[in-house]
Amino acid sequence: MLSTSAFAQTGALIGDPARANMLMALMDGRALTATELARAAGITPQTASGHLARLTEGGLLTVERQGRHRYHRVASAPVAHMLESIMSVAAEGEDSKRPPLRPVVTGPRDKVMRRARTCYDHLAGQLAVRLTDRLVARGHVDLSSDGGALTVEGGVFLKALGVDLGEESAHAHARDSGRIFCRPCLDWSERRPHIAGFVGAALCQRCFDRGWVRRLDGTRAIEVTQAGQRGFAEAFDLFMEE
Amino acid sequence: MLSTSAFAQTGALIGDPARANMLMALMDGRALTATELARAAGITPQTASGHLARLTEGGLLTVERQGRHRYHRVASAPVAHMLESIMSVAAEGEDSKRPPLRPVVTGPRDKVMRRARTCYDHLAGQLAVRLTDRLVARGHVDLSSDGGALTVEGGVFLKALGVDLGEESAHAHARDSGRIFCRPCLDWSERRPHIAGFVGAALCQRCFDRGWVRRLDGTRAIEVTQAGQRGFAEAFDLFMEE
DNA sequence: CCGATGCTTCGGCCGCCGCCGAAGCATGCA
DNA sequence: TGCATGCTTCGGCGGCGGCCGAAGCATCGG
Repeated sequence: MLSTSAFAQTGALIGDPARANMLMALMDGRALTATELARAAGITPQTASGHLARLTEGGLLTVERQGRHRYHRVASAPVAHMLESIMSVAAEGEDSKRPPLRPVVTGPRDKVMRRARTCYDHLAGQLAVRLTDRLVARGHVDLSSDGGALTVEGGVFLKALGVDLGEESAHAHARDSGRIFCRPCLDWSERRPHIAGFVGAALCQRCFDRGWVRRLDGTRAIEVTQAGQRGFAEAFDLFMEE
Repeated sequence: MLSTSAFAQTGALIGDPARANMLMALMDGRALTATELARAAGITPQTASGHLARLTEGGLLTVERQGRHRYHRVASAPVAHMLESIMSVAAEGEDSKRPPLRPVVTGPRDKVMRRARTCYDHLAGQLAVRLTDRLVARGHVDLSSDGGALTVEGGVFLKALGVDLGEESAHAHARDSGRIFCRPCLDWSERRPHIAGFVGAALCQRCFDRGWVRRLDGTRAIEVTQAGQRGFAEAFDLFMEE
């Protein structure tokens, strides 16, 4: 049975600013070293080390040794899902407060993130939201606040794009009924749902494979390539103006 | 855009033991007074007052004045969803630790909770998990880790039971395709998914309406009535032995 | 109008926890 | 083998925040 203390402890792990920064940095699913995470959080490596130990102990992260580096990543999809849901709620509450006297400086970095980024294993940002809108408008995907599904036509469409939906094997998602589930995920910069879950991950993977998007330096942000401009226009009738 | 500080603040709100206890007590969707919540958390009313103000400020709770009482409740479905997901993760991490030297005393109260309770707006516990198993086995519901859907036959079945699925109006869930979405929610005592979301809430409501279940005193726990024993047996071939 | 009840604000105490500097282990490369 | 790098552990400092007692507002009942 769940003790309330375990519940509170998990919350406390997330509640510290330094740890929160690390978790945010890891939300794109990559594995980072302790030193990288220390820099992301603005603390010294030894302090970061302590935090990482606690996050791992708490089941939020896993570690992987490789040579003299230790790579940390988000432990599991449920954990990523939890972090996403906290972000939605946090974003919701944030703009209910009056804007700060001196408005937060949102550099060009933020603008890029807002435009397109990854969220654990799927696309997020303006790109993802507009992509999702297209899929919904064409009847390829049904979404609601409680879940979603890929329609039969949607399956055909994505398969034509080369998206790997696991066929009849591997994943149990393609069930007897032929339905494939997908999950809406509230985008915290756009405040509208984008496509996540199994379908979202497969679609994202395909975009990277085709070279439509590329990860920027070492961040969560991604950019749409030239090929992507054409690809999204052709396949989705979607234009990401400069 | 979401600042990491808002993210961390939300986590910190949940991270305090006293606040965590209050949130857990509110997870069944009821509205409680500050004094009741103070008792639940084992603190004095003035301390609770401060906590409740912060939880409300943070967007996790809403207050409703009624006479000289102030009723607090979970602010929204997304917040409840967030709390659920934290509970799953917390429960997951908890039993990876070795059992404590002196095992936690789980009173009869816990046994009742484990058996059947409400989780915000839907059923949870052994009852809910077994109910969900039945629905899945009969092909009334498809579930996956990323979402779920009520099948056509499932819709017919539930409608026959008198479950209000909103017809074609009110909720946009019953879309053109006739699909109704529902969400799986990981049960933290059973560690298996039970049915949540719109369908879960409607089903739960119907069980209360028909007098199949009844809320115990002032807790989240519920009990299956005599009528419920018969009802669940007839409708779901489900027997909750003593 | 006055007391009782529910809740809040204020002030001061105390403990926990995050922080870093310094030092101690591992791994890898010359 | 020896030095550099990445990471960890240890110890002590400092501040944030939770806790309660006391007192101050609201609302309801008589």
